[in-house]
Amino acid sequence: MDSGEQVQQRARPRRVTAAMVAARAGVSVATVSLVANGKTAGRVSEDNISRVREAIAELGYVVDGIGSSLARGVSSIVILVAPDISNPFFAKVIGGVRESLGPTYQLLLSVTESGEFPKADDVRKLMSLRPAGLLVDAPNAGFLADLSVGGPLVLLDAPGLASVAPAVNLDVAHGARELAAHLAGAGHRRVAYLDSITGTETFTIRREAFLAEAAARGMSVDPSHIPATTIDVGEAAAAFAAAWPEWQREGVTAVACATDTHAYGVLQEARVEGVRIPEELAVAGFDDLPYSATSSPGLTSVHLPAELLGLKAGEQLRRLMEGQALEQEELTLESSLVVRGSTVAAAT
Amino acid sequence: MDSGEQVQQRARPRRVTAAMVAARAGVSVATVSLVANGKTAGRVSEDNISRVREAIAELGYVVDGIGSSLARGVSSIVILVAPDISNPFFAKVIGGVRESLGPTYQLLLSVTESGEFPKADDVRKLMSLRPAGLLVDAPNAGFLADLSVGGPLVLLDAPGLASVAPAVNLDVAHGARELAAHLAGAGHRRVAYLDSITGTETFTIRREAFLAEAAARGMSVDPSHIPATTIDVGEAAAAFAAAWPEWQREGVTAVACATDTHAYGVLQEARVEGVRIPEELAVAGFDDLPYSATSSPGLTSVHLPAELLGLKAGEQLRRLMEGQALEQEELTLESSLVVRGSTVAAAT
DNA sequence: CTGAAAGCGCTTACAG
DNA sequence: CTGAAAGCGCTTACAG
Repeated sequence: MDSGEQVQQRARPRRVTAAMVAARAGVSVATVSLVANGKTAGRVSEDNISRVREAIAELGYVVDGIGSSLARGVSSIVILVAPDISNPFFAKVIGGVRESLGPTYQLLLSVTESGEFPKADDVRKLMSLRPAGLLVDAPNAGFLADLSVGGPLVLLDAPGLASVAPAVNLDVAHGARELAAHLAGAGHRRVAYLDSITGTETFTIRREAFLAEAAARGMSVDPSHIPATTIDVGEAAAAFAAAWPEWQREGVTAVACATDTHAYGVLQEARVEGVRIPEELAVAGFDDLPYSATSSPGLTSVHLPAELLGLKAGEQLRRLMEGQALEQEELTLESSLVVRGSTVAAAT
Repeated sequence: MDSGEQVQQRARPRRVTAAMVAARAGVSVATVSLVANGKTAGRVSEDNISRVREAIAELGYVVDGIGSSLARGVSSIVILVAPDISNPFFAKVIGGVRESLGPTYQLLLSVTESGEFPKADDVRKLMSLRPAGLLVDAPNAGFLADLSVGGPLVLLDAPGLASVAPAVNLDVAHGARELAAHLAGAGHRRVAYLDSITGTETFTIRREAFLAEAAARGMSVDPSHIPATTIDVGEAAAAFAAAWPEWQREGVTAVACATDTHAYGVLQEARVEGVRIPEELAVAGFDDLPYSATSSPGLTSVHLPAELLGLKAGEQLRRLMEGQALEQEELTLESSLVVRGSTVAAAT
């Protein structure tokens, strides 16, 4: 008996087709298609509508996605391409996208090696799924050139690329300037910058905006005091360990990090070496990850609206997929500094 | 000129079909299909193989995923259903899955409200994509009953459900017992447990194994000292704030948390209230998230092999999709305690 | 309002 | 070794 049930459970249930529904309702498959897709307006009689609806319910019919996609020429899949899903920041972006996309579209995540973009070949394979739309997070120009999509496409966090395709961007420069101003206001004169090694444009902007504002406010950043690592706590910790003796010797009293993850590495290593934060060294990052409020001391960080980023990008894409024009080709979302104990002794 | 380029870039490129390749190579589409899928063994002449390959390269032909799926009856999509992608733990699981699945399969992430499973309706829509296989993380029995998949299916982190489908599980009970033993060894006599409110089986096991071992080692856990919240730093912090006065009054000196995220909430609130960790209160969690090594103090945690979990699940599913039998229907991966400063003053 | 039919792009027996 | 043809499940002009 047991094994019987097992077998039954595993047996591939016979797929219910539109033809079966049509037979049961005594109509043509064309009529079934019309009803199943809600395109009945002035084209199907009330009588047939309810007949078909009943048959659909009885049989548990669901329009086959593959057959439908082939006939329409496009699927209901939206592909999200992103270089780094291990970043908690990104999980929030996904949440926003999901919300704005609604139940009509299936979200397919293109996952690759962390930090890498899919190769032209992978992209082709993805495109052969005939996606309804494409979302690309933090792209570089080269990848976009490879892409050459015809259909709806929206870029996320793609500063400078808004001419290539509609984009939703983050005004990271604003936050970077706030951070520099904050450090200058706290009396720092010599500061360091721990950069991200990823060639993404946003990191260039973060760094340049910070350096420019720092200079304007009378802080000096020695070019040799700008190490770079991948977005990894351990690597950031190692880079800081290697750099700290010289920084200390040369009177560096603050370090800005390209991401909070880099900053966690600094905090970790600082604890190991007994460097007092923020008294001996002020530390700050970008992203304002959920853990930045919990670390000790709390991490001063440039807050970026991750979920809103996903939400807006999803909305823009949706308009495109529905054939509407975009009111604005480029949206820019605000960033702002959140001050915590890692830069100010009094704060949390 | 500019707008001309723009238009050209957006223009949907004409899809290259097998028929076009066939015409160019002077063969039939059947032959093109055989070559494109590498099924030429003893069926296509060398001459035609190279002819077709050339045409494919020249035209940039890619087998259409939709057409192919319809003809085969199954797509190359693997769907991963999971209740919580915002958990960094989960990002690692995904990484593991991606790696073991290889480039043949596309990974589609079914994203829902955090903590929720997709409804039967959503699942039906997903299944209409004719996935090659299904991966379900931390499922509850009800969801699986709804599912009733016919095809390849592997469960992740589904203790007690291995009879329903092949599963890869984590031996969280072992880690839970290690944790209880560790606390008892440190001299704690009265402890609390901050539980997760999600009805997932793994949390029941974590709690019960911990409580059983605690009792066996002479530690008492008052049933009223087992609050539960969602997996959220803020909520955990609030729950701890509400509970701490009583715990303190009654001599509770340690709290085990169902996840590291819960523990971060405790650490955060403890700092606010000036509770010294670990002197006044020892804190520990499960998951060993990357940030647990960075928090201050470092968080003692039961390490769970997230990436391996994804890797093994992907491997099992792959076997199933390739029609092979599984050597073992259920795999169980070890967990073990990582001791840090949140429970031992001397440690990091 | 209704249904027969073509067509989406491919794969796979089948006959040669 | 090769190709004509049927079929996968649906959608959409089209003729009625």
